[in-house]
Amino acid sequence: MAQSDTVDRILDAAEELFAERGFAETSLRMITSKANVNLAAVNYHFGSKNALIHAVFARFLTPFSSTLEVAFDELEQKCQGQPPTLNQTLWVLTESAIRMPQRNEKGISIFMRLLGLAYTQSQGHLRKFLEQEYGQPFSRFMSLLKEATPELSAVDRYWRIQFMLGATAFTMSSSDALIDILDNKLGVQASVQEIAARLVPFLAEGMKAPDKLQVPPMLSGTTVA
Amino acid sequence: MAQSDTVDRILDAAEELFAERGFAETSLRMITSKANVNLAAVNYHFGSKNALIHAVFARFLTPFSSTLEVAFDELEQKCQGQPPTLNQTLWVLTESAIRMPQRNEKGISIFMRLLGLAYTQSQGHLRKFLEQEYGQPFSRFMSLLKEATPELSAVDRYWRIQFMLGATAFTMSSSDALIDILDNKLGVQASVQEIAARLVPFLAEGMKAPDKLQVPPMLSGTTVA
DNA sequence: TCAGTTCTCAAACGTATGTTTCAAACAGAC
DNA sequence: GTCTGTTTGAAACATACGTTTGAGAACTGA
Repeated sequence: MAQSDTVDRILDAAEELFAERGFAETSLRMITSKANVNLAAVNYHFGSKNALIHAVFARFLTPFSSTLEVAFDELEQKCQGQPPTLNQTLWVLTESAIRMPQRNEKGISIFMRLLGLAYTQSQGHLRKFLEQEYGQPFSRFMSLLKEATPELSAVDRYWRIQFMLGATAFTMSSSDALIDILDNKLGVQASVQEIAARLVPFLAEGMKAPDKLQVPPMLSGTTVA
Repeated sequence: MAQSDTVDRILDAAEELFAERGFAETSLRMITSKANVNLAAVNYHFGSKNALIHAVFARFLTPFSSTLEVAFDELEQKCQGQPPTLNQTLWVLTESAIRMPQRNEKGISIFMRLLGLAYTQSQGHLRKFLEQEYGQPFSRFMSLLKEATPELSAVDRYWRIQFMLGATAFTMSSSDALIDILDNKLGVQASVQEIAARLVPFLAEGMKAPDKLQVPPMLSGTTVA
C-alpha cells in the first residue's frame, strides 16, 4: 500500500480519545497505544500533536463543508429569491450534519463533542485553524440567519445566535451521556437525530421571543441594571 | 493574622487563571507566581491541585446556594401554593446569581465561565464534588421547573432543560469575549445583567415551543429517522 | 535483483508537571 | 526571652509529556 493505514488508525484513535477526554488531557502515548502504533508515528506522519488535532477536524469538516454548500445552494434555489425561513435554514444545517457518512455507530456525536470542545477549550491554534479553513460556510449560514429574521435588531440577533450556538454545542457535545441518562431515568431510547428534531423548534421559538425581559411584577422593586 | 492571606491570594489567582485557561492547562507554578506565593503553599494549604479546584468552587457556591435557597423560599411564599411561573423561576435564579457580592469587576462572568468548564472538561472529581455538595438546590430548581411546565411531557422537559443549560453555560462562560465582540462589531456596550435579561425570555419561549419538529414540506422526501 | 525511498521501532532527550522534603522564619503564650 | 506550633522558602523528587534520533525493516519501481 502506498500510504499505510497507520495514519487512519491514529486518526480514529485520536478522534475518539479527544472526544472523551479533551485535547490537553489526551496524550500521544494514549493515542498510539489505542491505535497499536509506535509513538513516533504521530510526529512522523503529522509533524506535531497540534497538527494531528487539525487533521482530525479536517477529516470530518472538509467533506461536511462541501455538503453544506451544496445544501445551501439547493435551499436558495428552491426558494427562488425568497429568503429561506428560519426553520428551513436550521433544518438544512442539521440534516447535513446528520446525513454525513459516518465511520461508526458513534459517528456524529463524537464530532459534535469535538466541535463543542473546540469552542470551550481555549486552544488558540485550533480556533485559528477552523476560522481560516471553514470560515466561509459559517459566514454563509450567518447571512441566511440574518435574512430569516429581519424583524430582529442586530443586537438581538447577535445574542440569540449565541444562545442557539450554546444550546446546540452543549447538548450535542454531551449527547451520548444525555441519551444514557434519559434511558436510565425514564426508560426512553433516543438518538442524535431525535435530539436534533427537538432542538430545532426550541431554537426557532427562542429566536422569535418577544423583545426583552419584562421583570416579573413581584420582583419589580429590585434593580435590574 | 491567625490565617495568612496566602490562602486567599492563591484562591484569587487560581480562580482567574482557571477561568482563562481551564484546569489542566493551568499549572500550580502559574498560580503561585501570579499570587506571589511559594509553590509549596498550595499543597500545604489545600493538599492537592484537585482540592484547590474544589476550594475555588466552594468559595463561590456555598454562599450562592444559601442565597438561592432563601430566594426560592421567598418565591414560593409569595406564590401561596400556586406554583411559580417559568419566568419567575428563571428570573429568581438569574437574579440570585447577578446580585451575589462580587470580589472584583469581572465577578460573575469569571464564575460562569468556571461553571461552564466544570461541565465541559471531563474532570470526574469535580463533577462528583459539585453533585455531592450542591445537588440539593439544583434538585429544587428542577422541581420548580417541573411545576412551571406541567404541559410538557417528561421527555420534552428533559431535553429542553438541557437546551437551557447549554445556552446559559455556553453564553455566560464566554460572556466577556462576547461582550467585546459585540462592542467591536456594532459599537454596543453590554453587561452580564443585560445578557441575562435577554437570555431569560429566549429560554422561556423555547420551553413553550410546539411539540416536535414538523419537517419542512420542501424536505419531506428525505429520511428523518 | 537491487537501489532508493518510505515507514516502523526502541530508546533517549529535554522540559514541565504535581508533590515532597526539611530547614529557616514567624507567631502567640507563658 | 524562650518555647511550641504554624507557615514559608529553596531545592529536589518522581513522573509524564511532546519530540527527536538513528538503525533497521518494508516496500517501490526499474
